[in-house]
Amino acid sequence: MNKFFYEVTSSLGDERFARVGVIHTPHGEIKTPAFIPVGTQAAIKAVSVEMIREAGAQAVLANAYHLYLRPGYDLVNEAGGLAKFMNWDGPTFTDSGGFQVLSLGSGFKKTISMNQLETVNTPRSKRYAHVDDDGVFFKSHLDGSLHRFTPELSMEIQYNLGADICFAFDELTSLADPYDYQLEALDRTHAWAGRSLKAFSQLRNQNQKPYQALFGVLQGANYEDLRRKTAKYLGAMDFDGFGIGGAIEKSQLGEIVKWVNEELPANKPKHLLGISEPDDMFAAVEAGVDTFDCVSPTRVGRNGAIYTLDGRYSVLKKDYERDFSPLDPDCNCYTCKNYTRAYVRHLLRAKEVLGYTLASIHNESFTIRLVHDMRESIIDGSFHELKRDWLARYYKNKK
RNA sequence: GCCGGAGUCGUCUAGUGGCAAUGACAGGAGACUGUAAAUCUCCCGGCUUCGGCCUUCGUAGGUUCGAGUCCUACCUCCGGCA
Repeated sequence: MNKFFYEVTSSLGDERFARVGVIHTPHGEIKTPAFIPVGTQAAIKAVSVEMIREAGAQAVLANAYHLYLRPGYDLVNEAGGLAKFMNWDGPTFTDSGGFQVLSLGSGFKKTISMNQLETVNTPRSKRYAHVDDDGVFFKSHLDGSLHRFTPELSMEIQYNLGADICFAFDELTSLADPYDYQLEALDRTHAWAGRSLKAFSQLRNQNQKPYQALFGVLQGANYEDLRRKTAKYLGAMDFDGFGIGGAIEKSQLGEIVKWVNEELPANKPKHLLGISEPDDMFAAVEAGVDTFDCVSPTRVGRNGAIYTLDGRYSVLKKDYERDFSPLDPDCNCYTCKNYTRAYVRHLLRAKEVLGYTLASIHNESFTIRLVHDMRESIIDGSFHELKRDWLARYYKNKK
């Protein structure tokens, strides 16, 4: 089976929402809903592919922007593609670089909540990225060199990286951008979606490689009209699936996902870009999201934050100095089976790389398992109970 | 014993007579959602009604309006000579 396809196998009733399915790719299938760990530079930071596989990962996601700058997409292609290059035996995703070009190369930070107003409000004119209708000029975060991305180049990069699922080149906006700009950017993202699809189709036709899927990316910030508009517009195009991205206020996440999933074709997979907090994922799965990716499990893990069923805590706190129990008593991941809080705390404080590895393994396992449990609960009809009970316990000591 | 050098917040360290006194590390608290992130922010002598107040730079005196900074003695440490 070389062709990409998705099938819904179970749902709570309406197949657009709270559903279970399978994404079939040339390199294997992904049982959804599923969490996809991020390995930006063709590596899950501090975690080997064996470890991330054991943590339950079905696929991994890398980034076109980073791999374009280093080591170069021609090199990855020569190595046999992203999966072979990084020794990952399974499906892979690549993000288009649109997000990075505007949020990283530009020195402008993305946000999904208003907690980071300071960075959100960085004036557009001060960013190291310039958007025009044809593409984006940006400076490399590595050496400051000037580069230009267009939808066509992003497609060429991603096609050569060889991921099973690629994303159209889109323009990320910020919650701080006014409505007029959101609209202007959305129209540009639509034009770029068309160019991405055309360029990617040509690449597929010109080559004999296994089928690579292309997902359209939805922007529109928190505006219902823009979100529905982009869902209708992109939904009518020949994309294999959709990525829901852009600036989203946390409190509106579920609502926004529901809007777009009411408009998008039900028989195609929906990926929510960059989200992994448990409450967000519950809201998103309920609203019909099939896959997630996020850097949070590894990033916060490296900084000592550990997810458990009773909430997230910092293992760096003195309370855990002599705590010889596992990071999470309810977990059976490699870390929790073999190591203690006192040990991981010691490693992280001593900046031993193994500490980053062990914390990341646990957080990835936790996140993957949570979404997997949501999947099971949809199958047996207990999703709403799981959501209620799980969140009640998780936030019992907080908020 | 003589000569020279040095003693500053847990540690190392900055400090022209005029700010509780620099920086780093350690320590404490917080942040982190398509990874410029093994990062970033804040606190780090005591008290505080947050305007300040008090106690501090080996010890004890002295000079001075004012001393971590100058002088004297002592203590300790490090060099060198005996």
